[in-house]
Amino acid sequence: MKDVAARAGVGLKTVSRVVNGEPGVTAETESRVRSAIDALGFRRNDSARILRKGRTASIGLVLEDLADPFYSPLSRAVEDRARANASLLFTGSSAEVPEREQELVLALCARRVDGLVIIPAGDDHRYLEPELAAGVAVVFVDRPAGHIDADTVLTDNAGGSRDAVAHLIAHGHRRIGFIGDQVGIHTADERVRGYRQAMEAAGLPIAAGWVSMGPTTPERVRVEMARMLGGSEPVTAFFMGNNRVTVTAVRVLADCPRPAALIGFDDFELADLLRPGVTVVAQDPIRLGRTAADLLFRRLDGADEPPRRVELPARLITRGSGEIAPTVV
Amino acid sequence: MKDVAARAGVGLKTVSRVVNGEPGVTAETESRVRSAIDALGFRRNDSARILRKGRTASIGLVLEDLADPFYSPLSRAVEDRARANASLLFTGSSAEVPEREQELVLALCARRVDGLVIIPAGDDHRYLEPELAAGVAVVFVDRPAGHIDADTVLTDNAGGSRDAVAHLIAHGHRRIGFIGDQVGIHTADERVRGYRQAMEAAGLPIAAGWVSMGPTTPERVRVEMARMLGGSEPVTAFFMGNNRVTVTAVRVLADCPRPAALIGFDDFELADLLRPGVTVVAQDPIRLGRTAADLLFRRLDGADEPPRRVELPARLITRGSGEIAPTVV
DNA sequence: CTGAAAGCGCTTACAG
DNA sequence: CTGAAAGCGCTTACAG
Repeated sequence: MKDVAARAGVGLKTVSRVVNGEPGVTAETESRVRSAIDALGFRRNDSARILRKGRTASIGLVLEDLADPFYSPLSRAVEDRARANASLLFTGSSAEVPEREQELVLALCARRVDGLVIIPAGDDHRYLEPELAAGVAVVFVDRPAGHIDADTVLTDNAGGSRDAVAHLIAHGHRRIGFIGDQVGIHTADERVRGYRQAMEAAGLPIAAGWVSMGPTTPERVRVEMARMLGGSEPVTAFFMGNNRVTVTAVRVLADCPRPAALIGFDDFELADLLRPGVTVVAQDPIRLGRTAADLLFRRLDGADEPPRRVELPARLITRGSGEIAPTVV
Repeated sequence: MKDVAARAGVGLKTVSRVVNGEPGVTAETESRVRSAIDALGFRRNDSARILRKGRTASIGLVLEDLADPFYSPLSRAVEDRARANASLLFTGSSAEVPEREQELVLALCARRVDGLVIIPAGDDHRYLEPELAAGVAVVFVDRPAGHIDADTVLTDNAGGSRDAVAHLIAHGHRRIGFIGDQVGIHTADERVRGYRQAMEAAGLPIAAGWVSMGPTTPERVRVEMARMLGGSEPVTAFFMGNNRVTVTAVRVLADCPRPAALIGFDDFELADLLRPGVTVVAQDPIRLGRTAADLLFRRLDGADEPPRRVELPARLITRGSGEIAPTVV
């Protein structure tokens, strides 16, 4: 910039004015500056600009896994909102490791992102207190923050699960198995809670072996399904706690001689093309992302209101697998 | 930092040393600085740091659509490599609009990212010349750059397509339809080229109506498939130019009285669970992303070699739909 | 309409 | 072991 000013024979401020399209420069001066810019291949350094101005016009998105089909539309929605607000987007995956989440979040704060959308891996976010105090806007999505008060956007996981299990019960099922993610993950806990509520509301007992929480690996899901389908009181229906588990369940049931009903939490592509089509409780990841980003930019626009907690509904989509009647054993 | 120095009664440089873990500070001084840091809630501003140092320790990834299941594993691979190289990652979607690609790329350059991984939407990248001259490292993935010499990582689209079509021919098909993406998109052009090569190699003519290029909307694909399946010389097999088209094709064929063989370019989740399983030519998006990022960081580590063009193989995965014999009409 | 000075928050190069 | 000065590339607040 100094070089440009020297070459054009003007002051630094005049170059700045031209580069930023500010008024108060004669056409003649401007063209002289422009040719100097071209001749020198000058490109404004936005980092320096940012250092002087308050905002960095960038936000960060920290999620569990960028490649997860549930999170990628959410990311895209956040990105679209960032773009609409003239912000650039940093993204990073925590891989469900709390330390990694924290490391990423703090690295982004050190870059002075204006705000953060976080899908938390950890359950203690007190490490964010100094950042919040310093004015960084933060919105949590999909799961709530731990020990800190911040905007949060969630799906009604328990409600969606209740609907799913009530649907199975309405179709005649009495012995329903649930296989979910690890205890401690908020969504996993909420979904098993909804399952229990629906069973209780229908006056149905839950046998000891019908609930299984743990890693969503195909191996574990296969073992647990085989166990629940065997024995003297086999389940006649499954409610699956997330899309990874559901996909494995579809594979298992495809090879299973006795049909069992199946409802999965989270929709997935081609669920309607399988035979039978897979009935699911669908979240709306795009709306989750959009809502979170909107909340964030409201804060950045100066909204001074207490943290909000938004809960979006989940929707039952019937496609066949959840409407299979119980097999009489 | 100034405040911290004042409070601890030391010089600026000493604070800097403590914050960066540099040697040459007594334990006693260090602890005084640390308590000042805690008391004041000091957080280092990496933007200022970056302004002084050369590198920003950030790279940018510009792709077509963050939510596309083909690109999300690629993104994740780039992200993993960025992390391994202590870099943060900016992501942005061009939505296949060249102007948007350019806008994003230049915004990232203005932030002085160290390098860029680009899945190009446009076919003229001369706008990058000043950036390259200024030392920004750039790697193109999935599609080549236009009018500029840079590292490029591609899949052997024509080769994969030849294999697919040869496979259909080996299974007895003579009339094979191809539905692909818009003419001008490099991958689309290469795939149709492979199709033509395979037909020619087998001495088979290609009727006028057997090749259709255009938007990958379900509506268009349905219309074109119906057209190719009708008439006096209906096709007995389809080769589909990308995953979007393939998915629609599966839907159409599910309702089709006369079975037709199908091979799709690009793998997709659950392809094996459909009946019949969908035979595909699979790219390796993770390897594409990883290779591109590795090339980028080689440059950033100072590798001074002419631009490379890496071509990764595509792999035929047979699952049933591509092994259906032609129906005798 | 135009520009010189001070400063954003750090680091580099140097001197004590 | 420690610190004062200069500077990274820009903008803000002011004066001409």
